[in-house]
Amino acid sequence: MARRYWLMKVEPEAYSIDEFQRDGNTSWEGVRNYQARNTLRDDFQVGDGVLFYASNADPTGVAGVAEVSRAGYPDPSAWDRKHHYFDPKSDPENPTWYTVDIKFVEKFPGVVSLAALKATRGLEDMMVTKRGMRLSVQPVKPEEFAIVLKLGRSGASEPPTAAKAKAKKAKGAARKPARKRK
DNA sequence: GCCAACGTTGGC
DNA sequence: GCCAACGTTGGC
Repeated sequence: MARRYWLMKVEPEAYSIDEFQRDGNTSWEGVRNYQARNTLRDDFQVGDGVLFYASNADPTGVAGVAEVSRAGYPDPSAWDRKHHYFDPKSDPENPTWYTVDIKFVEKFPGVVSLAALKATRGLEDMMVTKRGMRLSVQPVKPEEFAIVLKLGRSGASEPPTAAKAKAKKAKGAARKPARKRK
């Protein structure tokens, strides 16, 4: 199977690219959506490329690149009573939820913003650019991955503005993370 | 099996 | 913070 490509969303408040860079490798726990679960369980293969997408961010967009380091396996957080994503309905004999591990590859010099994705030729069909698209794990075409990679590395992207970052911080704490609560 | 109510996502 | 677009739940 040829290498495939994915986009994974996370709110920076829940898990930022900087934390990811420090960790080097992380378990992508907490996905509780069936469609995303199917993708994690059935389609992710070691070595697949991942666009690390920051949602509800400043700016929102692709912050860097990761690589799948472990294919789908049952998400242990579903059975951890104390965990934010504990799911009493998930049977250990027949796991409901799956996770994967990904390793850090690179952080772009600036975020490739959603606006930039929407404005770039060749990315018109990317799921993330569609209105109302909430799926947190999305397939990406190889050519789309290549374009985003080029954009990200070129630095033709947007650094956060201090003012917006400040405003974001003020209200940020109340928001529920998309995954990974400390 | 329908569908209204409810909860969540996520751009703006 | 707003609110539209989704997904899930549960009464019937």
